[in-house]
Amino acid sequence: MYNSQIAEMLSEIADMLSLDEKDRKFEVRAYRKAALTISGLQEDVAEIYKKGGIDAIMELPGIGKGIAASVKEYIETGRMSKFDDLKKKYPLDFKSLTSIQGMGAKKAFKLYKYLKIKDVDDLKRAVSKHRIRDLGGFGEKSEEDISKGIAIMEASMGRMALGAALPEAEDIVRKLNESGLVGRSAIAGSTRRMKETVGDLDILVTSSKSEKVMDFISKMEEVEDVVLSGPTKITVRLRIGLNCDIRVVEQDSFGAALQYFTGNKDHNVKVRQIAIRLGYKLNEYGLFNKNGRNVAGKDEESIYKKLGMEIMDPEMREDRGEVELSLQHKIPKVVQLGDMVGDLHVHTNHSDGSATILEMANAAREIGRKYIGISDHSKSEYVAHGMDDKQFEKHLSEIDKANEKLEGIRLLKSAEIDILKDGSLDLSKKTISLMDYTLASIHTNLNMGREEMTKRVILAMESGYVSIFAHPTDRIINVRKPIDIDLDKVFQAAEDNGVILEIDGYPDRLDLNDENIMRARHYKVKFSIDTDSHSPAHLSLMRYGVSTAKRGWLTPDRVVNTLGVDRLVRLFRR
DNA sequence: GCCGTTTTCGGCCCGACTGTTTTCAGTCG
Repeated sequence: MYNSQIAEMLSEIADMLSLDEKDRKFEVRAYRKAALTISGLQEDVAEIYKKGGIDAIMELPGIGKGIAASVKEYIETGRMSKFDDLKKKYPLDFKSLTSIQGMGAKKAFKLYKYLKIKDVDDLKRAVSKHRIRDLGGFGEKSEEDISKGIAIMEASMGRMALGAALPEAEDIVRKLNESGLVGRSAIAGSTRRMKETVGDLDILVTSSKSEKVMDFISKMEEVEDVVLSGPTKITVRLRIGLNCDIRVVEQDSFGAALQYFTGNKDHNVKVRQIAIRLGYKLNEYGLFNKNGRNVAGKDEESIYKKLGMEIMDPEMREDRGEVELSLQHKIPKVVQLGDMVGDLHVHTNHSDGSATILEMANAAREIGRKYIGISDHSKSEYVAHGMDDKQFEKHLSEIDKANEKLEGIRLLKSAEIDILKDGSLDLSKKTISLMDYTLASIHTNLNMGREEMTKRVILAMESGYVSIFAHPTDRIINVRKPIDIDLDKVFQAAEDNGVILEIDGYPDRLDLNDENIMRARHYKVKFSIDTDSHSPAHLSLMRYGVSTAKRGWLTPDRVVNTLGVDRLVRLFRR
């Protein structure tokens, strides 16, 4: 995979160009945008080049003749002359130096020019010898900030899983609300877009007592340190290892601020360009006409409306074509949490869950589910107390008994069956035929080669005994990489064999993820959004799965567990 | 360097905060 290397080189070129005596800020911006495009690609850029040549590279947004030639050169020769030439003039490690909070290319270069600092190790030495404070433009505080920045960089684990970040953000918002100091409040940023990992938290509030709000925040127990604090904005370092930006805005600007700070950046740039074209100026305070009057700003909807656009859920604001569709009022009506009728992936204490069948059923009914599928593990999952055929028979009859006792919710009989190394299933066909449907998934031999793994899964799908392929890539966010598998072939096999693809909504998994859903959408396949619950509390994690589906633009007609139980069972029989 | 619903030339999103400065450059989102 060339993408990350090439993206890093392009962004270093941008850093180096920004040091030029001549003002080259637009060139710099072009390189940054190109770097972003490449790093965000799903497919290897070398693969794109192999298939479509340099023209295919130039098709990518923000990449034209010049940068495409550099990319081509790197793929073919392993060198990039533009990069090498600049590096001769600026032989320092911009990548690591600029990843220090508050350090950009210009400061890094100044440190190199006067103190010969080339990398983070040099910088550490200079800090400990207090050589930085005497440099023009720097001072004692700058030296301290750099020292702090290095410590934070070394401690930081990068982006945090949404499942850890969102509850923290909600906690902070709740405390702000309870403080009585704020009017409206909202989470913004990538957390609001429900991106699977977030780099920091963004929170917006309205208040007439902004100073008191800042004071309140700086004293919260979640806060480790105040990074910066002004009249309308405070950035704090949270104990959980994330930065959190909190902004105080006027009532009349709340919607504009929410739109602005929800992003993503590319989405915003496009929306603002539309505003300009229509003679407006859009910023975080409102939508302003030629006379400087704020014509929309109280809520997001009025801003999009004034721009002739249809509003879309925050999850869709990633500049993946939604801006263009929005102008045509053709935003797909994506699935909502309220559409979800049942949950088809639920464990009990018959394998590795913590609660009984009845406890899970009652908890599910309480949050409005009309049915859940009990899907405990098969025998190969020793550690998860998986059951063999005989144990399953007994287990299934207990589900029947539970059904008789229950009102207002129906239990479906299922299992999460291991797909074994050779593609066979971990339960007999006889046992499987006693169930309403099955989930099949991979839990062992994760390091198989791509071809073998693809074959393994397709073989299972072709058995005719798999209803749902569960957590298809088996990745765990920030812990385990996805298995190496040809998803296009798998999606095709799912279409051919009527296998449903799962969107496992458990926040550590989110699998399929948004991008893979986007890809799978183009096949004639259905999806199931599940929680993979192992305790009653997990049942409410459905929102993570639904938001992931929204990010993949999925409409409810593609999601089987938006159906009522009778129609669903009929679908499984087919 | 990229790009095209006024443009193949002339634009390119916009504002907050900080430290080190005497009015602003650098960084960030």
